[in-house]
Amino acid sequence: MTKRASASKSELEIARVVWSLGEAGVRDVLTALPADRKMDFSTVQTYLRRLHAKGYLRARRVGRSNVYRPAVKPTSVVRDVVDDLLERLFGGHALPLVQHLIHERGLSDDEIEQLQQLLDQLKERKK
Amino acid sequence: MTKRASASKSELEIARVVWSLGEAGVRDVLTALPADRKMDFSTVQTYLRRLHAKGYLRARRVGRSNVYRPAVKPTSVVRDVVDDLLERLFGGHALPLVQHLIHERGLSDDEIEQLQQLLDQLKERKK
DNA sequence: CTTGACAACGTACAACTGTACGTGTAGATT
DNA sequence: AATCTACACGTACAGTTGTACGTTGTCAAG
Repeated sequence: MTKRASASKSELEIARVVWSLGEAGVRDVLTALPADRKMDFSTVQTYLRRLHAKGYLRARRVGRSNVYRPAVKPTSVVRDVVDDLLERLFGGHALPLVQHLIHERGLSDDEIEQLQQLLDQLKERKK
Repeated sequence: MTKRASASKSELEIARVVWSLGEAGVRDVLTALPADRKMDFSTVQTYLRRLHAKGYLRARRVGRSNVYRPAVKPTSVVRDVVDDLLERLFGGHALPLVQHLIHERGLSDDEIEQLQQLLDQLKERKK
């Protein structure tokens, strides 16, 4: 396990866009960002450059542009980030975070339903 | 809503200890930290000082020591942090994070049971 | 009174973050 | 060809973070 420098909040935000697009250039990321997230082209460029330098993204040349794609499984990146949060804010226990989410963020009926299904599946499999 | 400077990961880690103790001095925090979390006395001191400066903790003098206690509700701090994470990594949706927690962190049978109870309560109240 | 222990407070400092500008250059447009 | 677009790449720069040392002053033990 090579120790990858951790990605900052904003970097992760950009990485997520790349993940969701599968592969993306600076412009793609910029236009895929939430409308209310104002960010300069060159700022996105910098984040992508840093993510590449840190080993989170692979870069490839397409014409005169750089196109980035994940270099490590998004899930594993998310896991590291979430684990860290869990460790520092919830003593390493996942349940309190789930509780927080349920109580403080009021899941919709729909989400509750989906969550229930998830639980059912889990219990099924555990049996 | 006064804009409070955000607390860093390590600062939050320290804040959490204070929250869990209710009120604490540097030494208290230091000894309450997980055994594997090696941190210098003065490092803890710095974090507490910064948390105070940022308005997260109130400080009071007891003898020659400073004792800190929450200045804002922990829950609201946690909410801000979690909301930010949600926004940047999960498009603002809580359920994907819950799913991540369930799948990637394998809740124990016990936790699943507790979660189920939580859900039941929710559904009850939603009626 | 002298010596230790312990804590406050100021200071340090390199690395990392957020955010962006300027310069150069390869295609597209006129 | 001259000009306009886009983008890459280097650079910048103040603020934040992680981590800790050194100085100073006080209470307690000898």
